[in-house]
Amino acid sequence: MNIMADSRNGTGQTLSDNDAMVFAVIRSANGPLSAYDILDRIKPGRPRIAPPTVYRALDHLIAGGLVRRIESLNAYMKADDRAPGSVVFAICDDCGRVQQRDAGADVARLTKALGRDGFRSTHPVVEVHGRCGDCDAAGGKP
Amino acid sequence: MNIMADSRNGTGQTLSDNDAMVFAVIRSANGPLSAYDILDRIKPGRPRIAPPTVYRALDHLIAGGLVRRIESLNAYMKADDRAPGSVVFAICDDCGRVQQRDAGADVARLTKALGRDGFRSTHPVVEVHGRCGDCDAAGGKP
DNA sequence: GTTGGAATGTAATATTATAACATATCAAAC
DNA sequence: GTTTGATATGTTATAATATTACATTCCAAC
Repeated sequence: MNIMADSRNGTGQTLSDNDAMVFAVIRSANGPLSAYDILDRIKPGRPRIAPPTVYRALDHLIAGGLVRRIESLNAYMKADDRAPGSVVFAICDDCGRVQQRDAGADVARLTKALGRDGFRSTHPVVEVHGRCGDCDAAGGKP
Repeated sequence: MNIMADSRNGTGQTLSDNDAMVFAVIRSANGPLSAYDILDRIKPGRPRIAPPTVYRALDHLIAGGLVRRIESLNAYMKADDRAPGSVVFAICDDCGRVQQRDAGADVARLTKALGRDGFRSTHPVVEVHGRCGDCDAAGGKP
């Protein structure tokens, strides 16, 4: 990792060139992006970039808590600072918008219940599909 | 759909040949299967079967409530009769075993909270990764 | 028996993700 | 300052998952 390549991002972490580049793309998006969406947005300035570079950066960013993966969309988005722990994604299947909400209390209940069966939870996935208020009011794709 | 091809499955539903075949494979498995796992198990007796056939059958079976998709595994398993509504999957990342538990109360809380933001929930995805009691006791892959 | 709609067959391709191995970079030990 | 070892990155190829598009078949309704 080149010293000159390191980049501050405002979260107290230092990122490599690649990681910072992927994070910049995700941060500037207004919704979830697939790994190949990210790839396509980087390619103009860096035509030889390949999938493993993006996936490695995503791994780093997810491990660092800057980015979250949405399993049911195979997509990635910036972690919402207001939901630093367990999160629930509210996914609008009409417009594609995704909101993040803290799910700490609900997840705690779930993991506690599973713990009674001897199950040790490590990573909860809570994603709710539906229709956001705006789309519901507009009645698009009814 | 050939009348002779219809098949009872004990759930009060009538399935086409294809759907029954896919369901039989899933029912006889002791864990989640990918669509291509299913394909591979059907192929010996039906070498020309292709992915769309399996995916169509999965769509039907999921719509009928007989099978569930596990988003974070890209895999499918028989719906547990004891969790007919909203379900939480407890996924052991060591041994791959998946258990289903009713998540009705927790999901109700979630959707109610999201509803206060105007979001109308249609399909909740609740999947918890971790380590099952057996693996935890055995300490494999610690 | 004709017609119209749903299901299925089939080939091709799109999308998402990883394997495998080479190369580069840098810090720490010597 | 060079060796070493660990981490990161580059590169090619391929694996794994899923869908599109269109042809064909099948059956029910008329």
